[in-house]
Amino acid sequence: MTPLSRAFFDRATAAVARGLLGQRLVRALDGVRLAGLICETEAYGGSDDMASHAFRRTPRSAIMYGPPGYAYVYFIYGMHHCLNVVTEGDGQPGAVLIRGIVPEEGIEALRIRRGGVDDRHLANGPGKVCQALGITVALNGVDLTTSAELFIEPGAIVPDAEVAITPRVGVRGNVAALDRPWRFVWQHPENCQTAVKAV
DNA sequence: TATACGATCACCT
DNA sequence: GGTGATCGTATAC
Repeated sequence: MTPLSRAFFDRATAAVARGLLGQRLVRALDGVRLAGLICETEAYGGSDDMASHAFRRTPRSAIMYGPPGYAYVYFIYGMHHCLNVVTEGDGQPGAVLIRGIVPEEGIEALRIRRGGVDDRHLANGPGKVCQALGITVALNGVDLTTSAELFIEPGAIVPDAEVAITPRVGVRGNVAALDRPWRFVWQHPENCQTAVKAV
């Protein structure tokens, strides 16, 4: 199936984060197709968003200032990778963190890569998604609209009634600007996220 | 050059 | 529900 176009990502970051719910994240690894429906995302902005890596422009966050549709992969806590998708036009920083997927294809491979954990925990966290799909900083900067290794296909249509919107995870402090409701969770029956706090 | 800490996870109780 | 693992990056000196 044709991957999502660059125009899909060339929109307000929060709109892209909402729109990514239900889309299919595909990873071709060692000739095997690994895929799942995106069920949790978070939007990150630019200089007005203290929680974002792009709050200040640095060599690492420079990619968030570039054109949309590219992968931004970073390493954190000394042991985890996180996958982001760059949004908004060139010069306008923004990215969406992929926090969870519902496995669809290549589940056997996912189980092996995840070390035999319970299926509920295959990819229900940003670090787990990357481990399950074999995503590392080697994929940083990949063009998701043209790559054969990592891309996003049209998936399910997710109605608003099935979407929970909450403040973002892992953001410290009580600054009002950080409480923006930029976390989107698909309340899918097979979405094994930890309990979602009431909006 | 040094140091503090983070968009996390797994395991222990 | 609490806490240790573990290192790249940013920021200060």
